[in-house]
Amino acid sequence: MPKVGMEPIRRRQLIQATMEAIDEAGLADATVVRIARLAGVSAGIISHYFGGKDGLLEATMRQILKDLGQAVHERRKVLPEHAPRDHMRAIIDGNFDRSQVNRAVVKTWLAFWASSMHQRSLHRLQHVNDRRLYSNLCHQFRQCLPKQQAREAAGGLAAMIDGLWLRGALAPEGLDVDRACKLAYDYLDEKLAHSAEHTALRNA
Amino acid sequence: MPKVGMEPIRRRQLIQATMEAIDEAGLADATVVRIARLAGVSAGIISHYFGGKDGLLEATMRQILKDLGQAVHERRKVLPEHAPRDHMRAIIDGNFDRSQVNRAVVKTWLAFWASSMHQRSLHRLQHVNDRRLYSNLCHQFRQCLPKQQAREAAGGLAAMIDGLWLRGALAPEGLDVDRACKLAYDYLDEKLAHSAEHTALRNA
DNA sequence: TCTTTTTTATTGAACGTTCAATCAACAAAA
DNA sequence: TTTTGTTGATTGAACGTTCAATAAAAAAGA
Repeated sequence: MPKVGMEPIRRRQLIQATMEAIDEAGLADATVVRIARLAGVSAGIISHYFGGKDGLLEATMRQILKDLGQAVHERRKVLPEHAPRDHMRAIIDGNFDRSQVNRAVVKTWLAFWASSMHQRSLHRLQHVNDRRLYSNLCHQFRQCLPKQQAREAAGGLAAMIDGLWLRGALAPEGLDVDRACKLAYDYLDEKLAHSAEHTALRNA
Repeated sequence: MPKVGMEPIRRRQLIQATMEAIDEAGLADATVVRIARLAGVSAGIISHYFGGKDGLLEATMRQILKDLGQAVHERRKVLPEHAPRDHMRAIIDGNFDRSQVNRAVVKTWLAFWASSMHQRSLHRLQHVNDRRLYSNLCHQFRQCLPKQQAREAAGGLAAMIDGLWLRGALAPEGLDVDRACKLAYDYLDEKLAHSAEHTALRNA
């Protein structure tokens, strides 16, 4: 059924199939044949559209990061500019949306975390994402707390988010999003409670 | 140089070499030849002592878990029985000692986390460890807080510990142990501060 | 409208590489 | 001489990549 304009369709299919394959069998056993079968195409097509398996894996990680960024952005763009608490709650919510907190995405994240330790291209992507989470939080906390305290709070909340997410990924019963959000909100409010003498920008 | 009683020596060498290989090249490229070379022995010896590569990997994870358990135990055994804050600080310290927070151990942990998603034997080991951290924290918080609050606090502190550790593992500059401990201590103290009306067992 | 040609999309068998596991052969110690 | 420990070449399975072959769609020509 060859038609023109298949490239974006195939790319989406293959990226989706990559996550499914990693969910099914893990990154180590996500072979090109397996991924292609899940996408309903031939193995050769992967090299055609992504230049090889590595290209597909990198594109998959990019997609996940893009989805995460969008999930956060969607929630933040409706907020007023000066509302640090709301913005940080939006960041928390966005991280636990993660464009569906489904098993496949969660497992793929974890696999890429491990891989990024030994693949420069993946590490860059992953590091940019880490820094962005921290910087965004830091900037928001900075509106309520002095610099040093803001840095600490941002580091703590970033760790809390990733930790909740990691433990959710590893738990057989999966991630309890409501519980995770609640724990992160609580940490956030604890930190903001100490901003009494600083500025009083907390809303609702 | 064949001598009797080589088994425990070789096992230690090979487990150590496995972590070094994972540090150097990642789990995917930690081949038996590479591991054997690092240990200064032949590849065949792995099957001889561990029944195969999988056996060696499982033994390596067991070793890491054992070291972690010991690091915590060492710090707790000198404490009085009823001192929840001290015990939890000991648990935090133990988790960030992790028998040397060296790069090799950190990378191996992360690799096993990812693998445990698809290998039943590794998942069991990993799950037992996660539950133990949570249960220990829960038991300690229970001495200062009502059941539901204790569960939440334990879940939050466990996530904080793992999150700090994960972000430390991924950061190019490595894990800043003092900073991590401080953030975990702060979280602990925040949670204990709410135990005013409950029991007053906080020490120093 | 009906060919013919060109372009785009795809397949899957073949190839070369890499890996873990095996095992016959060997060496030092008992 | 027997036992224990070790080697490393060999084996077969599995992998990613390549590419000649093919088929459908689009474009060009009649």
